[in-house]
This record gives sequence, C-alpha cells and structure tokens, in this order.
Amino acid sequence: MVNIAPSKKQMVAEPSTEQRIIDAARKVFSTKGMAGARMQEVADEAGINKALLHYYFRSKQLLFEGVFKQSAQRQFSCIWDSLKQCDSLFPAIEAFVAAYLDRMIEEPLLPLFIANELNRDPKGLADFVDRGKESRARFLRMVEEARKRGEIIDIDPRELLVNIMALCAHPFIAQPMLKHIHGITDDAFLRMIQKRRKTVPEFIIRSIRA
Amino acid sequence: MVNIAPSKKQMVAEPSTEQRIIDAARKVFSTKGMAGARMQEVADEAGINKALLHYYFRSKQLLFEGVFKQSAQRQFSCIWDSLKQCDSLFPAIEAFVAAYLDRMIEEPLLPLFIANELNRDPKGLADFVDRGKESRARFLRMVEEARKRGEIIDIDPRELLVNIMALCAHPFIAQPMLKHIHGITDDAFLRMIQKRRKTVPEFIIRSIRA
DNA sequence: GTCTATATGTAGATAGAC
DNA sequence: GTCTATCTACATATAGAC
Repeated sequence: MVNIAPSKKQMVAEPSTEQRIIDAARKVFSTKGMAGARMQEVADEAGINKALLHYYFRSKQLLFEGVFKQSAQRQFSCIWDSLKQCDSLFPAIEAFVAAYLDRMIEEPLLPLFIANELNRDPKGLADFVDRGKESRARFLRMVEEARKRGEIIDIDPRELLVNIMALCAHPFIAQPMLKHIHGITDDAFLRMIQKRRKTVPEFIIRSIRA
Repeated sequence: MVNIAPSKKQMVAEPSTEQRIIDAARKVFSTKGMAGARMQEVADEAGINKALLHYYFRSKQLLFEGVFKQSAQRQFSCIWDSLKQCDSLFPAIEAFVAAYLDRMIEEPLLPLFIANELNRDPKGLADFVDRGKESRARFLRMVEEARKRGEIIDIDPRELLVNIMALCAHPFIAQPMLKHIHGITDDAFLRMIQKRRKTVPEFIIRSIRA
C-alpha cells in the first residue's frame, strides 16, 4: 500500500482546468493584447486544446473580459483601499505608493494592459475606474487641506495625483526599455522597484513640502 | 482663362497618395496596434483600396515598420538632441521636458505605441533606443557631477532619468483614464500638458535641489 | 497608378465521438 | 470533461483589367 493519501480531491494537487485556463489567458492577453492573442496559444499554455477553451468560456471576448475584469478590479481596489486608514497627507502618499508598487510586482504587465484597454474602449472600464471615486476625492481634499494649512506648496491636487501615478506605473510600462537601456536583469529590475517604495515617496514629498 | 496656376505639380495641392497612406497607417496602427489594425481600415482612412496599399508597401509588416520606425526615430532624436546645447543640469532638465512634451503633443499615441512594440519585441527597437546612447550617458554624467558639487541631493542618476521620463510620458499613456477621471475634454487635456512644461521641471528640481 | 475580383491562409467557433 | 475533425468568416495578399 503505497498510496497513503488517496483520492481526497486534490489536497496538494495541481490547479483546476478552469484556473489553468485563466492563468494562461492572463499571461497571453497581457503580452499580446486582446487582438494579438490567439486562442491556440492560450490552449497550449494551459496544456489543453481550443475546443475545451470554448467549453469553459463561450468565446474569446468572454474569456478576455473574465480575466481582465478580475485583474482590473483587484488593481483599483488594492490601490484605493490603501488610503482608507490614512488621515494625513504624507503617510497617505507613502501607503499609496507602497500599495501601487506591491500590486504591480504581482502583475507587472497590468498597467500596460489597462492603458491599452482604455485606449481601445474608453467606456468599457468606466465602472472599474469609478470604483475608486470616493477614495480619490478624499485624497484630493487631503491635498487641498494640507495646502491651506501651509504644509505643502501651492499645487493642483489633480496634478499631484497624476505625478504620483506616473512615478509608480511608468517603470513597469517602460520595463523593456529600461532593461535594455540599463542592461539589467529581471532580478535587478525588481530590486530597483523595491528601492522605489522608499525613494518615490521621498521624491514626491521633497518636491511639495512647504 | 480661369486657371491662372496650371499644372505646376501641386503647389498648393493635397498630399501624395503615399503620404496619405502613411498618415492613415500611423493613425490606425497607433489606435489599434499592429495586431488590431486592419488593412481595409487604413485604405478607407486614406481614401483608396486595399490593392493600392500593397502596391505601395508590399505587406502589412513593411507598412507597419515604415511608419513606426519613422515615428520612433523622430521621437528619440527630438528628445535627446534637446540636451546638446545644455551643459548645466537644471536647464538641461527644462529643455528635455519641453522637448519631450512638445513631441508628444505632435503624436500623443506614440508613447503607448512604443511601449507596446518594445513589449512585443524587445530586440526590435534596440537600434532606435541606442541612437540616444551618448546623450543619455552625458546626461547621467551631468547628474553625477552636480551631485559631487553638492548642487543636488544624493540620488541615483538613472533613477532620476526614469522619474523625468515617467512624468513626461505617463499622462499621454493614461490619457483616456485622466479624461474619464477628471471629466475633461481634449482641449483641457492640452492645456494641462502646456502647464506641465513649466510645472514638471519645477517639481523635479524642487525634489533634487540640495 | 488605380481599380475589381479572387486566391490563400488562418483564427474563432462548432459537431460529435469517447 | 476532453478530444479530433470540420465549418465559417475574414484578413492578407495577388492577378489582371483599365
């Protein structure tokens, strides 16, 4: 009797077919985009065939939406929820940057993916973007109040927010260019991002502190 | 005799067919990407038919490369040439940002386009990216020397360069999101970018000045 | 140079056996 | 649930008339 852990329905086991499909699709759609992705490639990546893809998700469009909406939702909630416990500006900036970078480390291709999707169909993601509405408004108020109290210089709160997001997201969007220019590996890139968890908030706060 | 300016080979005239194709292709490829673009759409946009596209450019791939390499080359030379007359850091940053933003105003979809292309084929653009090699090295030295002279704080020159490019490029990459979030028009977006020609260098210099 | 008509390849989707 | 084989649609590309 060798089999000491019989059919307990995958206690240690490999992920389900559906999960394998989702993971494969995320990978392929992220690198190739919706139009460039091929169902055949998703199937190969998942170790199954095309027909089974259509059995689980009726069409390419539905597969895409399923995968993408899940990622986008997680993205926006991670980022904006990070502000909920903060009530002064500088800690809020630190928390926001940390949450943003941590999330991107999980899914480095997502920013480019989202940018493309929004470019292709600006209305399509309105729901997800709006999900963070209150947190964003609250952040803008925090900036405005800090400005009135004379803690920071005179800056348009929306412009500050754009700058923060730029400093977080752009290294990932330009990742291949950075790797080429600086001749670095995936590993060195990750270390650079880890450093930025500290340097980006410093950079921002230095430039707005009164 | 009404025709006072006869066949002087298009003095005022409309652009050549080839130029119309290039303009149309740039527009379609920029918005849809290589994979999502359709030759039929390029033809419609140029006011001709598909067969004529293949007469001028043998294949979709060649059309894409022609249009894209032209844009990318112009992009990198515009940006890096702006540094040539500068020999101190702060004016160099101002010139760089201005050149970057001006170029992007000309072709707002280009940053996203380049990011996608580099993601799809990291080797493909090596030549263009390397075109700015000396200017980039020179900029990094300027940062290093300013640091040694105590004019700026202790910062990794490459990280500073990433931050500058992020603050320039990202608003264009995230343009649809910004438009949605802030509920602004194309016109208001352009005004925001014009403001950034001034505010971005200020933002950067404030954060690095010793 | 510009067109209409057509050939060729390929990707998404389905049918049906196991 | 998973497979093989096939259908259908469409996009690139070509042939050939004008």
